[in-house]
Amino acid sequence: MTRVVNRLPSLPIERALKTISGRWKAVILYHLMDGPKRLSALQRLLPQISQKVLVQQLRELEEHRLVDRKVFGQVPPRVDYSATPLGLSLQPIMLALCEWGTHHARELDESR
Amino acid sequence: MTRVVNRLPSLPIERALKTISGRWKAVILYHLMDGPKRLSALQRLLPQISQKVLVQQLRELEEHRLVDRKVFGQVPPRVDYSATPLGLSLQPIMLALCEWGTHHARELDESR
DNA sequence: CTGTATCCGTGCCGATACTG
DNA sequence: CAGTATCGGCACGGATACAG
Repeated sequence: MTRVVNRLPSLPIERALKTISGRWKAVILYHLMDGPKRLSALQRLLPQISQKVLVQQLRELEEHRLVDRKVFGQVPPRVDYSATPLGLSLQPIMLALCEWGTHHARELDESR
Repeated sequence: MTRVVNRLPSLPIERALKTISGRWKAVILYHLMDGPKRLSALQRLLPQISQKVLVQQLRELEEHRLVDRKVFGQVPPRVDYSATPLGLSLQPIMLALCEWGTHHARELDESR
């Protein structure tokens, strides 16, 4: 496994968009907004994602400091994922995006 | 050339993100925010994009009603691209994203 | 000037199987 | 329970050439 730096764009808006676009990132973040969750919990909340992809998206979110990963040294293993302050700071934006999304859907339906 | 419906996700936030994420869409929209532009003008503003991709991104923006395409029946041809009301309604969100992007960059740099 | 057509690399998922 | 390994499809973006 090779470590890749995966540098984000320098243009602010591109940077912002790149950090939160990813097939499941928004939804994952949404679920982490109301408290830490274990991997298994996220799997139950998002049955459509394969485990590999879920972990993958979490890793990227972690790399960009939107999500924190806390490992408890136990057997059986336990790992908690939670939104960082930086991740939480996205809440208003995500809300706005959500509203705009519904607005957009309504507008498009009207023109048919 | 086959017509593809390219249906957007139904979950509002995914829909919103999908409509505006695309390698150059945000920047293109940004430039169209302050008035209509011809294709050649956009090419000058965005020298990094190949013409094919530029047109491609514009077509998708048009399909999603963020951009309007106005053809003047002339020789030589003239086409103006402009932001629709729906496109303009993204302005506050794009601004927020932009601010968040800079904020994010600062935060990451601090932890080094 | 405003586009298509073609060809192609690579990155993002996704399914499935296996592991500590 | 919380992961990795492997393989593969396919959409996305990019370079380049051609066309009305």
